[in-house]
This record gives sequence, C-alpha cells and structure tokens, in this order.
Amino acid sequence: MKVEFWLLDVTYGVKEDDVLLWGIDGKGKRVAVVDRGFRYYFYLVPKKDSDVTGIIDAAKAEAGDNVLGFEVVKKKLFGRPVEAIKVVCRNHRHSGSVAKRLSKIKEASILEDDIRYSDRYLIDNDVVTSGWHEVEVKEVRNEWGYAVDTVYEALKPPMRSDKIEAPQLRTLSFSLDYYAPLGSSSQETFIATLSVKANGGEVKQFLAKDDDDREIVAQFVKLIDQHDPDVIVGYGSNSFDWTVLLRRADIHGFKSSIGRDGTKPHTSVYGHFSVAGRAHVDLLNHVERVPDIKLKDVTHAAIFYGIKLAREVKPVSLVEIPSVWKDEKEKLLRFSRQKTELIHQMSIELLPFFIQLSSVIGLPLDQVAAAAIGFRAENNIMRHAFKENELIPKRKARPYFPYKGAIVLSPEPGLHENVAVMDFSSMYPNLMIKYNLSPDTLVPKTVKASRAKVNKIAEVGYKFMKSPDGLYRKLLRDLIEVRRSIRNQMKKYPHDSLTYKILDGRQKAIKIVTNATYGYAGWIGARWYVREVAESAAALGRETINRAIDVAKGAGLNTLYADTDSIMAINEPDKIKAFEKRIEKEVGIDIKPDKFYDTVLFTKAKKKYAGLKPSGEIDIVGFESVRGDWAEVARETQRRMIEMLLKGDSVERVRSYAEGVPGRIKNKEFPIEHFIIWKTLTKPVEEYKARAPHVYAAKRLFEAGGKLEAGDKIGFVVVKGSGKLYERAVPYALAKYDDIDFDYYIDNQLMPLVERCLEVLE
DNA sequence: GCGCCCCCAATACCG
DNA sequence: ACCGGTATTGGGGGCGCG
Repeated sequence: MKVEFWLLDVTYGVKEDDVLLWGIDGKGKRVAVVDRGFRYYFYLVPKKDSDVTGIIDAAKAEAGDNVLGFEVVKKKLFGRPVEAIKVVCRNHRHSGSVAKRLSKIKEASILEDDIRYSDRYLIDNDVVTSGWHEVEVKEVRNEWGYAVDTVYEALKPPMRSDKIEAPQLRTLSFSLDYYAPLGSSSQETFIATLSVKANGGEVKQFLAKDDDDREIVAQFVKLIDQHDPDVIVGYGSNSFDWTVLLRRADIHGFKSSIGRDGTKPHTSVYGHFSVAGRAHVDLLNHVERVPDIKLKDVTHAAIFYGIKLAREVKPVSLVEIPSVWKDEKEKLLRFSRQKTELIHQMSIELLPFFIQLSSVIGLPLDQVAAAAIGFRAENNIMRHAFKENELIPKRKARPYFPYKGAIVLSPEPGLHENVAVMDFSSMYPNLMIKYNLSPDTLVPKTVKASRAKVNKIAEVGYKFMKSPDGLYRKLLRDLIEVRRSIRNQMKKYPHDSLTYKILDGRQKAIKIVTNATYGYAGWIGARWYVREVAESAAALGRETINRAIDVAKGAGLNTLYADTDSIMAINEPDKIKAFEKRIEKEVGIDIKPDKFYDTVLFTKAKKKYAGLKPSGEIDIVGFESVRGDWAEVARETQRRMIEMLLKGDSVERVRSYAEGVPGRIKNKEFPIEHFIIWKTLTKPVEEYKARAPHVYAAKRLFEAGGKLEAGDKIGFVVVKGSGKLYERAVPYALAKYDDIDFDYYIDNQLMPLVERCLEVLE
C-alpha cells in the first residue's frame, strides 16, 4: 500500500540500521515510517598513482566483516574526475570505527565519513524535511510503543510530491522561570513557574510549592504526553529551559521521555535540543540572527513582530526572581503567562517561514532554526553536490587570510534634491553565475589551461573554466529561477491568503540561501572554502560598480554616492532609462532604481546618509541616530536635525535648535534613560584586554549582585568625577540622576554629531 | 607633567 | 561560526618640550 506523509523529523536506530521518518499523513494521523533498506557508506579516494585493488585488499583486511562491500565508482573532487571506492558499512554504528581503521591506509584518503546517517539518507533519497512524500509501505505492529497512530515499514524510499501546504501542526509553547539566587547549578535552585500553551488552548501554569518543583516537572511531562505536540516552541530553550528541566527531572528521578520514541530531549547539532519525532524550535536562535531586533529579550522581539500584548508586559528579570518569588508570586505568574503567550504568537508568525526554509534547504525544522547561515548555505550545497556527483569535502581548521572586498565611494557632502538609488539585483550571485565562479571550476595555479577555455578574473588573476557549468552556477541559477517563478505565482493570490504567505515564506527562504553563497565561499569554516571564489566575486563586483559609475557618467548622470552594488544620482528619468539599458547590454546584470528621495543628506562620512521619500517617510542610514550605542539624547537630537534639514529648514534654524539642547540638558529636561549608553558584552568580562567603559560598568554591576553574560547588553551612564571614563561608567540602575556628567554628554555625545551634520552645509 | 600623534581594541553599522 | 569596508570612541604608549 501507499501512504502520503509530511516529514517532520528524522531519527535513526541507535543499534539497528534503520532510519525513522516521523510525519503526518494526508488524514492528519501521526505516523512513523521505518526504512530498513538503507546502508551507510563513505569513500576511500586513492591518492594519485595508487593502485585501487591494492587499497581494497588492504581495506578488506582492516575492516573485516563490518563492511558489506566495496564498489569502485566514478566521482568528482573539486571538479576533477576521480575513481573512488565506496565502502558500504554493515551497520552505521560501526562506521566510525571502520573509517578510523581504514585511515591507516596511507594510499587513500577518506571522505564523507563525517556525514550523519540520517543526513545521508535524506540526501541520497532526495527526501526533504517539511515536505510531502509518497511511499510504498506495509503496516507493522508498533512493538516499540512509539507515540504515533501508525507505524509503517517502507518497502521503497519515499518519493517527493508537489503538495506545498503543510498539515495542521499541533504546537506547544512553553517557558519557565527559575529561582537561582546563587547561580543555576546551586543546590537551592528550583523551577518557580512553568507556563505552557497548546495551540487552540489556554495557557496552563504551574507553580512550585515552596521550593518543591516536583509537580511542575511531572505535569510538564504529562502535558506533552496528552497534547502530543508536533512542534515545541521555546525562547532561549536551547541554552536554558531544557537544561534546567532535565536536571530537575534527574534530581527527582522522573522520566523525561517525551520523545515520540520514548527518549529524552538530548543535545544535538548546532547546539540545539532535539526531541525525537517532534520539532523543538527555539525562537531566540532566530531572533539572534535578525539584526533589526536590537534587544533580544522576548518582549522586544515580540514588539518587533507587532504583537500588541508585548507592549503591556512588565518583565521580571532573573535577578528579581528571588524577591518577587518571596512577596509577589502573582507578578511572576503574570509574566510567565504573558511570556508564553508571546512565544505562542511569535510562533504563528515565524513557523511558516521556518517550514519553508526547512524544505528549501533540507534541514529538519528543529535544526533549521538553530543552524547559522553558513550551515544553511552548506546544506543546500551538499544536496546539490550529491546530484552533481561531487564528493563532499571535509571541514578542517585553516588559517585566516583576509581579501579585498567591495568599493565604497566618498559621498558628495551636502543636501541633494530628487535623487534615485539604483541597485544591481543579486550582484554577487549573478557574477558567480556569469563567470562560472565555483569550487569545481577553479583552475589550480599549477594547471595550464588554454586562454579560450577559461574566464580569467582581472586584478586577482584567478582562472575558472567556462564549461562545464560549475556547482554554484547550477545551484544559483536554480535558486534564482525558482524564486522568480514563485514571485510570479504570488501575484495570482491575495496578500492575506494562505498560499500567498506560504509562497512568500518560500521566496524569502530562497533569497537567504542565494545571498549567503558568496559569503560562504570565503568562510574558513566552510567545507567548500575556496577563497579564490569569494575574492574573484569581490573583484568582479568592484569592476561592475566602477563600470556602472562610468556608464552613468556617459549617460550624463553624476554619481553622488556608491557602495558595493548601489549608486545614487540625481533622478533624470530619460538618462536613467538610457543608463539601465546600457548596463543591461554591457554588464548583463539588471540595475534598477530601487528608491527615490526628494532630498538626501550626506556628510563627509561613507556609509551614512539620510533621505526623504515622496511619502514623507525618512530613511536614516548609518548615522549615530540609528546606532544603539549612542545616548538617546544625542540620537534624538540628530534625528530631529536631519528631519528639519530634509524638510527644508534653514541651517541657522537647525543650528539654533541643536544649540538649545545643552541648556535643556543642564535644565534636567531629559530623563535618565536618555543618557544611557547601551553596549553588547561580546565576551566574558575577564577576557577584555582594553579598559573599556562598558566593561567596567559591567564589573560594577556584578559587584552589586547583577548578572550578565556574553551577548548581553549593558546599559551605563557617565557620572561626574575626575578619573578616566571607564572609572566613571556606572550601570544606570546604580546611578543617581544628579550624578550624571552632563558636560560629558554635551561635549562627547551631542556636539560632535551636531557639528558633523552642519559643517557640510555652512 | 602635558599636549599631540599614532595605534589598537571595541562596537555597530552598510551592502 | 557567511564576507569585507567603514566611522567612531576611548585607552594607552611614545615623543617633544627647558
């Protein structure tokens, strides 16, 4: 019989050689499909001039009956044809030791032994997570007690199907707060509150009785059992909640076997906790990768996603919990409930996108949210490499060599009217396609190639074969084409329809992977790290933007500013049309006006400008007013000045506004919040070499009993006194308003910004 | 001892 | 744990200077 199912998670037997596909079938039943037919393998690649049969004989002697067989296959390694020996293992759990033994054979190198069994299965069978498949199966008795409606055994590997709409998923959002006055590992620590919300239900809350959290842990396990969620959503749960829950469960001797196969949550790849047969998603992992969300706590993240409730939330910090726990339990309960509600609402917003990302990249839903951009790009490349018969290189430690990047022009300082911003669309991916820049097309320095057959990249001198199509050319073309077609399809649906949202999530997911491929090529952690590819793309990028500036000039357009792949010029429609046409003809990559500004302000600095759009909206780019590490009083003054200048106020008027601010500061017209300078601690305080103000502020906070970790933000104010600045930086919560050194703010925060804006206009 | 110059560490931004 | 380019601040060392 045939069943169709949507793939939620993949696990594999620890002892048996079987792959377990956890999913949901067309009728909404939870299913497990066991595939026993897949054998793990890796490759032995003979070093040059080595004898294949000799290697096989040696390997046979080493591996014994842990190997089912050897097969000589034709593969490619960085585009070069190689004969590889496929070593098929009797059981995946022995593959590690087999590979280790075979590594003694000096005549060959081992490849692809570092691919996980489940990943191998997905790649080789073109099975895609968060996607629909059809599979020939027979139903089997659920002798393992899996928490599913039906268990099947696959008779053949599943086949992808076209259905795009994900099934109705049961989700469960949760959050906990713990009492830990002496740190998380201390004896006194316990879970104070736990809140859980299943989709369609209300928030359920559990509260410790005095310092006894046994009931909380037990209820949580029970709840998961009852609701049987497909997706478990937390916020910070990869670094926090599961560790605490599992520790408490262990201490109480409870079983926390909430996986559908009866196993406990366990740490897995990309630093995430995995729950077998379900997808555990930590939304904080995602929020950390969204640069526009400056404060990464759940409340601010939820505000970013437009969740109304977030504005009413009064957070209780970890430091406050001991005192709140003693006297104001309702406060803690309210916060816990709201937090869980926010997590739930954010998951409604974000899960559809994660699902699309998962199916585009081929990483399971729980991993895709946790994986950094580089790994997302890499997984996509790995899947393509398999299709192209390319061997997957090993990840290895390498030295770091920087290379030259993009061009940034100094702007034409002052105010400009009627400005067009023109961008090359996907410049780096398109250059990589155009010149066939790819790890497998790079011609090694030592190899001679006829001039007609290669693209030689000016300036850097690297050569790439013109044909055949490289791995990156194929993959990027594919991505760009699919995205184009999705964007066309989207036009047929109303913006609030489900299909539109799915398609939109999908095109965004594709964009992320497309744009990451250039950066990936120059990342030393990449399996396919080939600096020449990134370096060539950057060199071609410089050539391209320079050419655009020339062509613009030829068309009578004066470039006011340019950065990487965009240029700004006075908007003269006829000239711009001519410019676009010539670029299309000469460069072959589209350049289009992306935005128009009625007025633009440049100072002397690069990467800073402000523009007034016809709609009245103002874009501020790069200026201190959009940087989180300047005091609000300076940022707001600068923002207001920019607004006045763009809207036509005279320089004198703006100056008189700005010069009025110091008086208002001394007059105490601004609250303390406007003097706080926020900075991120990028590492533990002990590791800093420099005596930086924010580091010393953090140290003071610690002395007062506060707690901050790498990645947290410290907010401090500068107080009066005689010493160095770092001696006068005090956490805002420990500072008194009257101690604030107003002169510092006027001389070092406010006036430099004012001067830099106005000096170019006078 | 002080001002000046330069370099470096640190952060957050732009594309 | 994607890239390089950039602005900016504050710490700190070296230097000249009667």
